[in-house]
Amino acid sequence: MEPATLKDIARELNISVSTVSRALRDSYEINPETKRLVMECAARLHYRPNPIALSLKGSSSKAIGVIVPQIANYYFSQAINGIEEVANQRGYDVLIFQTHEAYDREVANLRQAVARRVDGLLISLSSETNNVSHLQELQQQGTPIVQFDRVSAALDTPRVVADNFAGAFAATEHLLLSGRRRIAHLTIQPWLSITQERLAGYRAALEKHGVPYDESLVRFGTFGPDEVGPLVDELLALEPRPDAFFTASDRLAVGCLAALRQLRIAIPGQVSLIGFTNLTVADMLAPSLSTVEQPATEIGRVAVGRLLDLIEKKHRAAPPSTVTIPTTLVVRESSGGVG
Amino acid sequence: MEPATLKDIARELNISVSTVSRALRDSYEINPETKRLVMECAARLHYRPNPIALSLKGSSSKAIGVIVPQIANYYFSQAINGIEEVANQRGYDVLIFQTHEAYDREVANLRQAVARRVDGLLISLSSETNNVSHLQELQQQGTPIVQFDRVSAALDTPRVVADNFAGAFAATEHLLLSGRRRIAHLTIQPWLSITQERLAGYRAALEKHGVPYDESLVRFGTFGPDEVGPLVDELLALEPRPDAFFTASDRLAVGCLAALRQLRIAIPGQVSLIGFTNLTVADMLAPSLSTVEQPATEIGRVAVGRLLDLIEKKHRAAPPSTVTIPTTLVVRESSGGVG
DNA sequence: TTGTAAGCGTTATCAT
DNA sequence: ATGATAACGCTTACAA
Repeated sequence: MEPATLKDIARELNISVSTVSRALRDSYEINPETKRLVMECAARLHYRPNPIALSLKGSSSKAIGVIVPQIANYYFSQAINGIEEVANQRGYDVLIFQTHEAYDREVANLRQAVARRVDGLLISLSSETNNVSHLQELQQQGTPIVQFDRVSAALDTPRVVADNFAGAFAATEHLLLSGRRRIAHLTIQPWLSITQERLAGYRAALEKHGVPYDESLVRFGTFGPDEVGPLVDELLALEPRPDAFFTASDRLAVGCLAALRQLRIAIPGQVSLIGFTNLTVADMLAPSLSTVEQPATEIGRVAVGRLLDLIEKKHRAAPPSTVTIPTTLVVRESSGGVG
Repeated sequence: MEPATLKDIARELNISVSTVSRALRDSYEINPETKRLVMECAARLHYRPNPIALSLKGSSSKAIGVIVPQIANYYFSQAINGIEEVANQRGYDVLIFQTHEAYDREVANLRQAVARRVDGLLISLSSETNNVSHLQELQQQGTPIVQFDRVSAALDTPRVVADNFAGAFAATEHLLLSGRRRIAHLTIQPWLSITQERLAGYRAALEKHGVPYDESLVRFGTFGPDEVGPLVDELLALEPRPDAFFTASDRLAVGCLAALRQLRIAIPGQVSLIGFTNLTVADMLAPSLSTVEQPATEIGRVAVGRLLDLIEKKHRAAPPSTVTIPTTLVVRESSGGVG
């Protein structure tokens, strides 16, 4: 049951390959009867155009590339889930590449994607990337690109991101409204777009409520599993001591919660904790952790939708715009236990 | 910076394309000087063979297909991580497909993979799949296949799996040795290989310690987020009541833990809990959850290694064998808190 | 309305 | 030792 080719159909019907080819797409200037015959035969033989031949020919590969820092990460695996769903629905295959947060791998991945003749590229930048010339070059060659999550202003493409500002604002304001005043913010690399937006939301909420910004409460970094504990200890040693933590990732939330547990500090009795985390993760940590839920799957769906529109030239004139997907603040304080 | 082709090199050096082609692979019967020139030029132009042309030609696509039930799942995303790592290292690209646990999608994914002319296939069966004729057919066409995690005995391929029996045995024995006697086992679909192996390990441990097998303590199913709670309640209503839970997945462990928390049942004070879970997940749930850690990344690495060996005919004569990767029992009872 | 032929990048088979 | 040519499956001028 080898896949049937145009040639097979042609042989079967005693007509030429090109006639078959045209019968399958053009409709004008081809005998309706021939067309019917071809269609019928194609169906009977389960004909599917060979995407590889198509790619070689140069028209379209019906494949898109997706470059993410890590697959084994709730956020990205959910995003890929959304991407895959929509892409397959629209007849595209998905090639996935991981940068492992390394610029060199990002460049190598890009080469792979180009070699595979992807019709378009979806990318969330590695944390090491501060130069996007490799992407600009690809773009100038005419490959549509859409950025999501970790985006660069230096690269002029559509962007699909979570509403990090609003999410951080809501989280911070919630903490302020429940009486917290010393809100520590544990976050990731300061040059990332998402970091900056979250920090801005945090500061805006503080400002609105007349609480001065204290930079000693804000810590940036790539913290390993064993580094969060000491960091939390350090922050708790400050005078006056923080009465809440607002963390920027799953890992930071988990580390922070573990450290607080170890110190037997009750949440939310003595200290509050809100993280930018996935709801699944938050569920696991419930009831101690409130969360700013990031709609990763939806971001994936929207991003790939825009990319495919671009590929199919549906919005040729539309300028690169940024789509912001709302985040949701999910508050859980059902228990006073340490968790 | 369009990718250079053989033709570009040929033009540059004023020689024929076929000479260039041979210079790049054969070594015999070609002028060393020409060869040097070609090599040098290829390097200078950053020549990379076009995998698409290669695929069309029919030799090899340098791509493998990976079919898994879900990407957004700690276990599979880790496995993919390992797969990607090794595959890329050995010069292969990875095409990922999700079945969403549906047989029809599995068949469709297979077609996609075939259309893309993958050199080989790595698959973890969907829970709906009980007929593997689609895979047998592909295999008979000469495509190497390796199964991992959820495998079928009806499909004669190498298999790479976690040592589910030993893991379940160790977990159950640990519970028995700490005095538990009524160990409930919450698990997934009964026809899956992994389910059966775990159940066998559970039963073997009971038998070794002279505890009769009570089938009312074992529950199979695809439990939704809201179904685990009632199930735990139901089990706890049994007489005599279970004094431990042994669960077969992340989700079951989380659901079970949540239910126990809600009932304010201390772990491990009154009830013990061990799950077949990912260590990352277990960390989040610490200190309440002990875990049988599944080496997902390693399984991925080993599985893809075997597949690539098969593709590259390294072990043509070696019979399809099953590789079992050890699991690790990680016991955590650091606290008596409900968690 | 349909057929012929070239071309996408590569390799294998024949020449030379 | 090297070059021309066909072939992989498909599209698309260009002929007929």
